[in-house]
Amino acid sequence: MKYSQATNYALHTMLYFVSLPAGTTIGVQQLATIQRLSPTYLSKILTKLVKAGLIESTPGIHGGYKLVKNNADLSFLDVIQAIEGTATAFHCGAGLQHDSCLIQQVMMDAEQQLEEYLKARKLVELAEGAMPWLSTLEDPVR
Amino acid sequence: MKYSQATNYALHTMLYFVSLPAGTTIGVQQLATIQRLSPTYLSKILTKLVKAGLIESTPGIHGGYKLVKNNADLSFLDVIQAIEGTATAFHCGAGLQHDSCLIQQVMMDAEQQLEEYLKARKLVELAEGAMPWLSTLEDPVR
DNA sequence: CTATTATAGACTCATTGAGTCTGTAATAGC
DNA sequence: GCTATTACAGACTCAATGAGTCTATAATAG
Repeated sequence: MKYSQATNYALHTMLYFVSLPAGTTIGVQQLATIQRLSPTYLSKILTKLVKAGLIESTPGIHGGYKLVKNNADLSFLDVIQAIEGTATAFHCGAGLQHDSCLIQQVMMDAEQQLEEYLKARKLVELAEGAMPWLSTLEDPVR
Repeated sequence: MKYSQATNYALHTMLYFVSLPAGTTIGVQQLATIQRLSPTYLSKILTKLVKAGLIESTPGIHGGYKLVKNNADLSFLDVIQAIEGTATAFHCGAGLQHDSCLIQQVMMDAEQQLEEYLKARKLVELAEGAMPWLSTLEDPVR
């Protein structure tokens, strides 16, 4: 029962996007050096975020990634589900009945509670606060 | 982000214990045949439940497992944490600071929400309802 | 002493996470 | 149209973990 490391990176990356001036485009190279991980690996994470519709990408010499639009509504759940998927965390599978299992029902209710909380928490809440790990690094915008 | 299969078995087993007459002792052999899985594997799960203090075991010819005492307070969270452990599902680890990460804070809050819900849901709620997969099998109590 | 039960640990196998490497497609500027 | 720069896709490696088996040991009742 653990979140993947990719979710961690995705959240930090998206929080960085939100803290940026609106409409800023930034490449994977800079994002990777900021977070101190390989560009190709971060690229795969960013591609998932693109496919989820959270950011958009443009190739080419002045390309990169930028936030798609609505910073204010961007929730933790959006980012997490973009990486982890939307499958349920618990699957009964005892015998044959996946539907009639009462335990399954409770677990799905619990997961629903969790998702509603994560949907209510927006990234922009933290954007104005602080990104302390940023000040210790070189300026990402050249 | 998935619960282990062992948690599934543990929940079904504990629900079975709760639905039993109070103080009933039952061996791993019968529990295993009911759920159609190997006794040795289920044994490891039961041992975890013992160490968590949810059930108690007595070896010997008339031994087996039985519920420790308080059916009414036995929550989903108790069983889940007995198997999955109590470690947090999200761990920041960006750079060096595990404590000052705002994302980490939110994720821990979310997990807290989930745990409180799972703590409020008791197994006894389902005990009187139905265990439909039981009626399709032979009588577990010989 | 023996049968029955729980417990522990080593072991196998398949899956998944995490990350790298290489190549391909698309875009801007010349 | 050529080139540099970027995103994208897929194959690949490595380690860790889940899932389950097997064997041996300890404890209890008769």
